[in-house]
Amino acid sequence: MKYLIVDGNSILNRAFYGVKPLTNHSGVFTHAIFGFFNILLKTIGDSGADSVIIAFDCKEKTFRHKAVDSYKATRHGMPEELAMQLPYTKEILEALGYPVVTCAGWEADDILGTLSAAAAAAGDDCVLLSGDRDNLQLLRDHVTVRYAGNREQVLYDTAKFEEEYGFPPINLIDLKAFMGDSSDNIKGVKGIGEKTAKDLIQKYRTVEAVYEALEDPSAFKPAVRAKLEAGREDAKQSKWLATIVTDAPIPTDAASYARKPQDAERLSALLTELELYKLMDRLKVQPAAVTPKAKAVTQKAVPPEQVTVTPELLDMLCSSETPVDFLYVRPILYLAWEHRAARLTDPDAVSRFLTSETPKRTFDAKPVYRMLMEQGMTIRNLTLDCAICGYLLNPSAADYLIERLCAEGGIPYQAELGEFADIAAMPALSDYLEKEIKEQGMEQLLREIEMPLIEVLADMEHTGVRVDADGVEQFGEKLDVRISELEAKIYEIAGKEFNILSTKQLGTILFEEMALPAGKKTKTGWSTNAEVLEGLRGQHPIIDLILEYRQLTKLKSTYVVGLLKTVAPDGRIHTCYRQTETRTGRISSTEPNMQNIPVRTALGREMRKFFIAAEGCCLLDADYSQIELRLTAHLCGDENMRRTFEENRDIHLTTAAQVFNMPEDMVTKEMRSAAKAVNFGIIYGIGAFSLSKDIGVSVARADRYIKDYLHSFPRVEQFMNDTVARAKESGYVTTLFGRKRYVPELRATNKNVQAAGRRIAMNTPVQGTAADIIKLAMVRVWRRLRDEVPEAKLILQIHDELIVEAPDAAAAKASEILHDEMVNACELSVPLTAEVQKGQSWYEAKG
DNA sequence: GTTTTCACG
DNA sequence: ACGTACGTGAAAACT
Repeated sequence: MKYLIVDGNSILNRAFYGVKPLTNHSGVFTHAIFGFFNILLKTIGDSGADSVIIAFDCKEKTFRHKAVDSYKATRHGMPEELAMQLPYTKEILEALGYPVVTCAGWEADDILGTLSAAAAAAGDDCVLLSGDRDNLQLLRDHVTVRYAGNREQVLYDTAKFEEEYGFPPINLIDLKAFMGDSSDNIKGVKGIGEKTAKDLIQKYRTVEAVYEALEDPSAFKPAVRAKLEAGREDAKQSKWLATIVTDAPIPTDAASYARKPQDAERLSALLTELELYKLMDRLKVQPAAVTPKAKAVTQKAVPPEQVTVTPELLDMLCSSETPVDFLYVRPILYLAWEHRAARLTDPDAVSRFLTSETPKRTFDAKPVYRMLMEQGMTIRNLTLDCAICGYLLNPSAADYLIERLCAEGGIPYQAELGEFADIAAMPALSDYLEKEIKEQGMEQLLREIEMPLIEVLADMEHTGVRVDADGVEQFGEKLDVRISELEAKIYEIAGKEFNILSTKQLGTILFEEMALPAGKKTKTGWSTNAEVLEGLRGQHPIIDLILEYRQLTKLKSTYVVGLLKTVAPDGRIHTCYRQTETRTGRISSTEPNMQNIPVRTALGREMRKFFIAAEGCCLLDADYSQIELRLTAHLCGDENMRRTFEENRDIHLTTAAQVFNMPEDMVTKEMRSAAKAVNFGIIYGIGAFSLSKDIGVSVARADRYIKDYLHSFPRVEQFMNDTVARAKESGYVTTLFGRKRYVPELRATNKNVQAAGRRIAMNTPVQGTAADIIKLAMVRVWRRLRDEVPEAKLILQIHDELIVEAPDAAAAKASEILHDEMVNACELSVPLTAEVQKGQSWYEAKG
């Protein structure tokens, strides 16, 4: 028999502080539960235990609280956010069938002590899982401890413990008797800290032995002797408090802890309520069909009638005035209407339906647009995309699956319908999401921006961008030559060959063998990132070589090799734009990411010479100038800022003049660039530390800059404060167009997490509104090009930049459309400006 | 699968 | 005492 006995409270506690805060829709925090079960399930797998027992503290005070009235008096109760997760955790454990053990008057520790002692006595192996080092005192033959640290578990047996501490596990209580433990309110002996206490225990082992030795007048230094004498009673009492009991009044026979059968229904209901879908996956549990809190009128789970599509029925479906829901799972089209469902496989019937005037609703329309575009067609009258709705309702969700959206909306999802399960759920889901979007004031955002954008993105992906693959290839060969040179030089200096890209190996070479001053550390070792290496520049010639090596290998692997892999047979790259990915409303780009093509260094920028226009065409590149700062000015209503933009002056220069309180012609380059960094900081939710790092001044100095800035632009500060206050109150922030983002971080107890929440709250309205505006501009540009210059195509978006490929003859017209639609996308108190440039390549067009 | 690094706005 | 700016995606190393 092998037991795994878990200290439930300490593991839940670890999970609470170790996992990012997360709540379900009704505000119940769930991250500790999630983390708890991740740790538990992993450990069950790793440990190979055949019996699992989870112990928890009992709510009532322990006997020992009463015995010593100051005991744990200073330990503040657990935060509400954690406390609310405890009953759920126990309930899920019970539904899983695991024995949950509590004992009135005793703590989880004591249960671990009692059960492990009993198991060891019976010759059974026992693994204790805890996030509290106190339990290490329980180590003995047959008993091991998995100590759950912040990142990973450390396995202890008696040998490992003795190696680390220099004395046997049981004497841990003597150590604590002297040094105390503030988290447990064990006071220990005043004046004796970790070091002295360790020395004492390594030499004498026990409290009793130390006091016996005190009889010998020459045994201790006078200072230590005095402290020991004064603390005699404290030491005894502390030892008693630190001792985990091994005879708590609980059963110790195996039969009492047999696992019960799993209660699948209860488990499903609990996890659905908590919206812990990943955990459901891991436990292979189906989401419950109806959530108890669903406010939508719960519809009966009547499976739709599955019908065959006759020619007459197809005519009806193609001329319906009420919406028809569809899902396209290549090559099958599933349809649902009026409690009926059907499938279509004939390609002509499929395209006839999709191009008909019938109002249509679907889930993830972009691939359907792509499919139709290949045949020169498009979807007509698409009124709703459920994936987009789910995203607008909560852009922070991990995914948008029909099944999960149903669970959230109280829509019955009948997995037993097999391939028809999704389509059967669609009509109710579409109704629900449409209603929810209206209630949350996001209908315009959906109708005028996100829905039309789907087709725009599909078209951009479909068109793609032309790549000079031979050019990229040759560029790669040039890089290789230099990479080999660098490699040889680095090996020579280091005196051996190693993997330069391995941070671990590089760290050993630099900081151990070459004894360079190690800067920051990461969780796993020394940091060797560019910032650290920059700081080491000049200390050793190898540093420059490594930095160049890093830059070149990055270019080669990500941008040469990576990019070439994605060039389609038509010689173009068709990136995938993701519309439900970012929490701020931006779109992202993958396979390849076209939004991070190098530009900041001269060598990297060379890459852009290989993104070229088709024969007889040119590229038009338009980017918004300082859109985020302009929006900050608009959103906060600061008159100084507004006027700067109105007069189209240099914002960084005027900011510098304001902050440094001097005329603009006395502002130096350094001052302007400091002001620029402050401006960025304002957008991101500023911190003095990061600003100081960014511009290389002291933290105090950076702090001064920020204060001066906020003093010069009081409306900015007020806007930021108001935004955070409102976010705290309502739980979310919004953009100018009503896009929402929940900020649960603001309700966290952890200070750092809360600070991050404030920055998110400050940044999202700005970044998100910029995203709204460029999306709107894209829709407007795309429509006008389609209608007026159809040979010109929108092909790329890089957050504040749009690229059009146009025939030379149409360049002027396309350029004008691009510019005008971007600038006039919306009316603000500050003007929007955009610069359009033309070139044969992206490099030229962004010169 | 996670961590580190680094490319972009 | 700790960690330290917002938002992304990809590659390589490591576990």
